[in-house]
Amino acid sequence: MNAPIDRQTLTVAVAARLREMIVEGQLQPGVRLNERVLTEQLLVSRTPLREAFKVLAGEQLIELQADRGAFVKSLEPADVAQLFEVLGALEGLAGELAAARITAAELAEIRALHFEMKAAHARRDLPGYFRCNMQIHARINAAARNTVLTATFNALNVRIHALRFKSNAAKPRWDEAIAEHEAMLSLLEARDGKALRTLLESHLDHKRESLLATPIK
Amino acid sequence: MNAPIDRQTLTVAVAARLREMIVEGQLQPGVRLNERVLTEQLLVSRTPLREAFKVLAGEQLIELQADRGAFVKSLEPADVAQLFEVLGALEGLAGELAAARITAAELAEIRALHFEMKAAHARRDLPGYFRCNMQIHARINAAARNTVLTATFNALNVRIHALRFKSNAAKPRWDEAIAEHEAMLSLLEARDGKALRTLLESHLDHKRESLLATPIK
DNA sequence: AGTGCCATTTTTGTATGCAAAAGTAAAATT
DNA sequence: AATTTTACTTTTGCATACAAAAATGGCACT
Repeated sequence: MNAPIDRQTLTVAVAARLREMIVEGQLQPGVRLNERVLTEQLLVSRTPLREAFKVLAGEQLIELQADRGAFVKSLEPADVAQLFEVLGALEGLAGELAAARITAAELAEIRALHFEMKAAHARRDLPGYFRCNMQIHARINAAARNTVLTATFNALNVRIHALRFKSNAAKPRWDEAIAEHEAMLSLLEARDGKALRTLLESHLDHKRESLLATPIK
Repeated sequence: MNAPIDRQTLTVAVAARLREMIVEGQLQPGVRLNERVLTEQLLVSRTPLREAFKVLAGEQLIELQADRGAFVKSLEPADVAQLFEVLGALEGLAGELAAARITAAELAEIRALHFEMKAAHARRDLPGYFRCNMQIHARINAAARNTVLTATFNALNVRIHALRFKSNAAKPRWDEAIAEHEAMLSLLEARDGKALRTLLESHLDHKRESLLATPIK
C-alpha cells in the first residue's frame, strides 16, 4: 500500500508561506493582500497566488471580498472565546478517546515528554517548555486515533497561534500548568476517560484566561 | 454595523454547484473531476473552476493530486465513525451552551418546531420530519451563540450529508428519536446544560448507529 | 474646507495560451 | 504472448492577456 508521492504544487507552497506570514504577525490583521505586491515578493504569478488565497480563506485566516481583495482576518476577543470553547470540547474528546485507545508505548513516550517538560521548566527554558507542552497535547490527540478530530483541532488551533505571537510571549502559568499535566498523566494511566475529559476542558479554559488576561497590544 | 455587500463571484458559484453535485451523489466518490468536461458543462473557464477545487478541497469533499487532478473523496465507515465522534462532542457543546444562553423566544420556537415534527411524524411525512429535525438542531446550535462552533459543525456535517443520499433514505428510528427530542426539550427548559450535553452526545451516537446499520450500497 | 464629478490608474475577475507531466495505444523487441 | 519502447494525445500547472470594477486624485462648485 504505497501512498502516491505528491509533487508539491506552487499553490500549496504559496499558501504555506502566507500562512506562516500571517501566524507570525508579518501580515497584520486587517491588512489587505495586494496581488501585484505579493507576486513580486514571492516570484510567482497571480494564478497560484489567488488559488492560495482560496485555501487560506477556507482556513478562516483571510477574508475574500469580491472585487475588493483579500484581507487578513483579525481575531476579536469574542472570536478567541468562541475558539476556546470549541477547542476545549475537542481536546476533551481527544482525552476521553485517548484514555480508551492509547498504547503502553505511547503512554511511556508522553511520560517521557512530561519529564522533559519539567526539566525545561526547572531551567526556565521557555521555548523548550512550549515545545514539550505542544508535543504532549499532540501525542494525546494522536492517541485518540481520530484524524478528523486532529485535523479539526489543528485547523482551529492555527488561528489561535496568530495570537500567541502578539500576546507578549505569555509567561504562562508555569506551575498550575505543570500540576494539571501531572493530573492528566495519572488519569491517562488510570484510563479514566471521563475525568481526563473534564480536566482537559478546564485546562483549555485556563489557557484561554491567561491568554485573554495579557494585554493583546 | 452593516456588513459589506458582497457580489457573488464565479468561483463561489461553481464551488456551490460542485458541492451540491457531490452531496447529492451526482458526482460519485472516487470519480475524477475532469477540468475540460466541467468547464463545458458549467460554461466557465478553467480559472474559476480550479479555484473552486481549492475551496472544496479545504472542505475535504475532494482530494487534489498534483498533475493528476481532483477526485471526489469517498467516506469509509471509519471516516463516518470519526466524523460522528467529533460531531457528537460539538453537538453536546452546542446543547450545553444553548441551555445557558437560549432566550425564551428561541425556546418557544424550538418547542413549536418540535410539535410540527410530531405532526409530520403522525402523518408519516418523512421529508417534513427531516426538515423539522434539522431545524431544531440548527436552532439549538444558533442558541449556543458560537459562530465558530456552528461553522465547524456545518463543515463536518456536509460530509455526512453526502451519505444521507446514498443510504437508502434511512427510515430512521422515528420513535426513539422523537422520545430523545422530548427529553432534549425538557432539559433545555430546565436549563440543565450538563444533562443536555450527555443526551445530545448519545443522540448522535444513535444516529450514527442507524446510519451505519443500513447497507450503504 | 467640504462635496460632487469626471478622467486616470490600479486592481481584481475571468479567459486563454503554453509547456511539462501523465495517460494511451500502437509498434518493436524479447 | 508478454513486455518495453516510442509517438501521440490529453490534461494539468502556471503565466499572461483582457475587460470590468474599484480606487485615486484633480477640478469645479458651493
